[in-house]
Amino acid sequence: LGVTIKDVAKLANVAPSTVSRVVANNPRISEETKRKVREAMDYLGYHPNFTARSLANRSARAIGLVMPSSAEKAFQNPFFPEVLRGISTKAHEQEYTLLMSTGTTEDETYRAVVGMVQGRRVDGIVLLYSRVDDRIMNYLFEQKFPFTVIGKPYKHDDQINHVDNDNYRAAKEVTDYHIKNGHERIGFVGGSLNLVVTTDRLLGYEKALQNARISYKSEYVIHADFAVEEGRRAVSELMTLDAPPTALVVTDDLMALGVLRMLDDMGLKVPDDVSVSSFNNAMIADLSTPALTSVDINIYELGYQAADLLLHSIEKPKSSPQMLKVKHEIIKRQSSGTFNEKE
Amino acid sequence: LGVTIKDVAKLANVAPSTVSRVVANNPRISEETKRKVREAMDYLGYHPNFTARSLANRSARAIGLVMPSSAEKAFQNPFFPEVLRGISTKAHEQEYTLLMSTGTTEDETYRAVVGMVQGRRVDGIVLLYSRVDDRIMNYLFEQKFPFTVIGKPYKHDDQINHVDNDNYRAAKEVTDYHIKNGHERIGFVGGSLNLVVTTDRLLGYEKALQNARISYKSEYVIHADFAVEEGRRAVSELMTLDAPPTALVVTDDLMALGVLRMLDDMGLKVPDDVSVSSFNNAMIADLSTPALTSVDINIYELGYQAADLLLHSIEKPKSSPQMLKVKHEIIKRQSSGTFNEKE
DNA sequence: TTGTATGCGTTATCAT
DNA sequence: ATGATAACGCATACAA
Repeated sequence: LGVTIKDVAKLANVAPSTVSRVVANNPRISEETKRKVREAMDYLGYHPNFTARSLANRSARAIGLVMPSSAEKAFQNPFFPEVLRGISTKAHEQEYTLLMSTGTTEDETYRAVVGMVQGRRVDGIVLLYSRVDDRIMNYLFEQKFPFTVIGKPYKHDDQINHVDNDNYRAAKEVTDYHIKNGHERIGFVGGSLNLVVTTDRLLGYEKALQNARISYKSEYVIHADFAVEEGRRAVSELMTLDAPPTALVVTDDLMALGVLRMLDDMGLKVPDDVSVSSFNNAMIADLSTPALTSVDINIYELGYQAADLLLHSIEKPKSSPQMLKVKHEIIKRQSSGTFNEKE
Repeated sequence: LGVTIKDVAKLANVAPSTVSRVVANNPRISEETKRKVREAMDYLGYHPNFTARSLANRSARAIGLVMPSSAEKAFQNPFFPEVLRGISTKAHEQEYTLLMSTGTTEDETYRAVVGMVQGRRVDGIVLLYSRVDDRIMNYLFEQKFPFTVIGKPYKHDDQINHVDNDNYRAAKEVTDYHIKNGHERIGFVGGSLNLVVTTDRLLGYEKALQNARISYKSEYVIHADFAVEEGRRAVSELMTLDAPPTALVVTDDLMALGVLRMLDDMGLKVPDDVSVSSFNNAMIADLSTPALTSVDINIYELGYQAADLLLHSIEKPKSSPQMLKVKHEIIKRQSSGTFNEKE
């Protein structure tokens, strides 16, 4: 414990720099001395001090994770574990570790990020969300610090690394699907309008209606947080309208579960009275009763690719920004009525 | 970017050490110079380099998280996000960040931990599980490195910081509950026997049977992983016995969901044909159909307290090891038949 | 192929 | 109350 490169050097009768080179497996060191030095290392139980190395190196081999400020809630949503799994896998492949910023308010999170960046605790950052006019994103952009966004940046999206789904198309497709199933009164239960993903999906929803010459009704559109309770609330609003929707496009599984629950409480049958579709296709979508039709957005892949992009731009900082679209797929289950498409 | 303490010193006409003191808000610096220095800091946009500080300080203000080697699977289970939420909250309160070790095999994880520890990347570690004869735990113990275990250490449990539930009692209580409901053929579907939590719960289960003079049958006890598929498998084994159980003590919500699914596939009604209880009381327990009776083990609290214990032993290394029991509660729902206890 | 010297950005120990 | 200087442990340009 506390054995340094110097101790090893002394024991092996070489200079500290030589030991350093052996650790780095520098080819210009003779096999002979490598052996000797490694022996000494083993004997003393030497392990390089990562902090010192980072300082000399100016690299931390760590990437920072920024969750929405309401991380409290975020952790409840299966999206995050899954995206983390993807990021973690890629990071592991390249021997990077993950540093999670903690912060409850937006301001705290912002300062935590500034601390990470200026303090050189991380070599790059993955933003796990994309908000309209996000302070943290603006900061990273101005600093030209390596980062990737999961989702589509609100602006400068051609200059910022990001990986996203084609949310416009996905929402359009799932709305089309309801229309094909004969629905004309279709509701939309989306996340906060501050999230870019919400506006993208809303546009897709609108486009599908427009194509089918169904007029858009603002009272059919609800914005809420990604949580079970919020899904309930949305339903209680929608279903007390004069002409309540017969199908619902919900943009999150957790919300959708709340939707199902509330519909059940109100005595409405899914899919007979109301068809429901959702996004994310988390495990719970398959396990719920009735099973949820949900758009699989390949969350793991989003995370994995985001990390990949980031690591690229860390290793060669001059490379131009990359964008990636991850594919989606509607997984049809009971909640939307038909398993096979009608013509 | 890249502005150091020296730049600030120069601009403010003081020595670097003075700037350092101002940053630390050392009381023996005059308010006058503090003001002057802070002005310079603001003007230059100075932020302390965390790595350099760590090196000089010999403290990283980070705590390492060690997941089971199969982190891949672990992330699927709601247990981890929730325990992480607890840890994260406490860490945040004390301005520590979280470093996640990545590693797919046991050996990789071990080396990742050694790297964290010897490399002084973290000041302490939270072990998110407790296995029989765990190599990592042994290592940390021998190194006398600050760490906390969530769960009960296999040995030296009086010398190791840990926070745990009274799993023996919890399992006994939930088994008693089934017995009170009139069941005599009670199955046990637990996790791997390598996990201490499994043996604790198994003992509680056995004790309850013994008290009720019900003989223990080894064919009623199944060990599986914490996953939906494994729950299915367990049921298919148990329900093909000559005298299949009429009640099941399952030790994980995810497994329990698999159990429900398989029972349904086999045409068995819950709770009419089979009563099911579970552990963890994750959100899915409440949302499943039928809703799962589940032992709430206060996962968030486990995480929060584990971090608290750890931070204590980091700040004063000489303090004696602490143990903490977090309380549990059986949340009765439909899957176990009766909402109110019989007498 | 290996050693020497210096820097990485702070903090801490002396002085003054 | 402040300054000079030496750690902290490693990497690297330059020498040899």
